[in-house]
Amino acid sequence: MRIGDLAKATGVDIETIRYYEKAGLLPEPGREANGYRTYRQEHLERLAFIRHCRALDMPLESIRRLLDFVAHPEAECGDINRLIDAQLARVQARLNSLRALESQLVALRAQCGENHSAQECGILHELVAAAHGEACACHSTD
Amino acid sequence: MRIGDLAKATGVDIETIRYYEKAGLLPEPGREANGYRTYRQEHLERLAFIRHCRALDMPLESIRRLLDFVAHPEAECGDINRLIDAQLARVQARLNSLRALESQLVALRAQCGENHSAQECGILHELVAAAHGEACACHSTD
DNA sequence: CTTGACCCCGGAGCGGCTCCAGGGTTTCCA
DNA sequence: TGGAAACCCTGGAGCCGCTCCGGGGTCAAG
Ligand SMILES: [Zn+2]
Ligand SMILES: [Zn+2]
Ligand SMILES: [Zn+2]
Ligand SMILES: [Zn+2]
Repeated sequence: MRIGDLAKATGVDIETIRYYEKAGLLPEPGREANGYRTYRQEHLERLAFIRHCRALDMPLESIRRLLDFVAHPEAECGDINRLIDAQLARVQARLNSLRALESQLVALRAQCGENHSAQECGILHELVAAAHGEACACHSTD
Repeated sequence: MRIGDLAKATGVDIETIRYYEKAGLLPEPGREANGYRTYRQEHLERLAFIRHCRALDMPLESIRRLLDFVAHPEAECGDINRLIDAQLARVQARLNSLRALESQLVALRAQCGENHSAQECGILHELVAAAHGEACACHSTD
C-alpha cells in the first residue's frame, strides 16, 4: 500500500499521514527502491485508531500515551481512565462555556431587527455597553 | 496609564495588549520620552470591547470589522447581523459536535471500572474496536 | 516524448496568543 | 550612593494540528 492508497482507505489527507509519522504517532513505514513509503495492515489500523481518538478531540500527546498502552498491555490501566476523565472534563468545560456563549449571542442578535445605520444598531450598542462593564461578567477583571 | 496599569485594569496580559496593537486592533498609544507606551481612557474602552468580543469567541478579523462600524456609525448595520449570525452558527455547530463527543466519552469511560491491566481494559478494547470500524461513525471514510 | 498522476523533502503559514533573550529605565530602601 | 527589584522595550521563536507550497524525482499510458 502506498501513501495515496492508505489516504484513500482511511480518508486521511496524505500530508496528515506524513505529519503523524514525523510526530511519532505512526511507525515508520517501509520504503520502495524509489523511496516511496509502503504501508501494511497494521499501519492502517493504527491510523484508524489515531483518527478515532482525534474524533474524540484528544490531543496527540494523549493518543501517544494510549498507543503506549497498546504496546505494553501488561501495564496498569489507571492512567487510561485518568486520560479519558481529563478529556471528558475538557469537553464538558468547553460545553458549558459554549452554552453560555450561545445564549449571549442569541440575546445579542435579538437587539437588531430591521436594517439601519450602525449608530442605531442595538447589537453595537450592547457590545459597547457590555465592554464598559455594565452587566457583563464575561470578561471579568479578577 | 502605562501598559502595566492597563493590563491590571482590564485583566489582559501585557503581551496580549502589544499583540493587539501589532494586529491593528488597538490604536497606537502615545509614547513617553523613554519609549514607554501611554494609554488613555479610550484605549481602555477599546480593549474592553475587544475582550468582550473575544469572550464571545469571535475571531480577531470579525472584531476588526465591528470596530470599523464603531468608527463609521453611518454605515448600514446589515453586516453586523451577518457577523453575529455566522458566529452563532459556528458556536452551535461546535456545540452539536461537542455534545456527541461527550456522550461518546461517557460511554467509553463506563467500559472500565476497577483497576486492571491494559490488555483487559474495556476502554482500550473499545477504542481499538471502534478504530476497526465496528459501530463507529465518527471517523467515517467518505 | 509528453502528459499526468503519483511520490519525495523541507519549510512556511494559520490563529491567538505566550514566552524568551537581551537590553534599558525607574523606584525603593539601606 | 549603590544596588536590587520591578517595570518597560524589541524582535523572534514556540505552541497545536494540520495545510499548503516550491522544487524536484518516478512511472505508466497514449
Ligand atoms: Zn471512529
Ligand atoms: Zn442593527
Ligand atoms: Zn464582557
Ligand atoms: Zn481499565
